[in-house]
Amino acid sequence: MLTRMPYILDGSQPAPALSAADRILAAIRAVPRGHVAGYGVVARRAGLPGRARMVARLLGAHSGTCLPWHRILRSDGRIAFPPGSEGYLEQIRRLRAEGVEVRNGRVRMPAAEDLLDAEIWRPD
DNA sequence: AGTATGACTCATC
DNA sequence: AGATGAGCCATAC
Repeated sequence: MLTRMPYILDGSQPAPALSAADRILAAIRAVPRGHVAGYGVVARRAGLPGRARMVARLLGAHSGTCLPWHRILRSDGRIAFPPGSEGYLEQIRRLRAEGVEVRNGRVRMPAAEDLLDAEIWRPD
């Protein structure tokens, strides 16, 4: 990729803007191990407030690729898949594997959005 | 171009 | 806590 845009290295030209999808993907990848985030939160972090559904769609589209998809939950902390479904069970398995407590398909969501978080993620 | 469909969210009851 | 309805946005047909 860099060979296609060598100017990135010397800053002689501004880096091309990331697409909405790429920003969402980045926001998903940035959720640390053992943590979770809501679809809406991810969208907001990607600079796309109100587009939770786009986050969901992307996750589906990229299923099978290397993404921490299991760390993304509904705003109320519940798993988005139908209870008992394969995805549901797999998500619980993965969350528990990294130390997240899951009870009845539900996870305790991070309180509000801490300010540090908002600061770090403010889209430039 | 119009409609249906979601790994959604919010207000309300 | 669960149910419901409206709002939302990108895709698929």
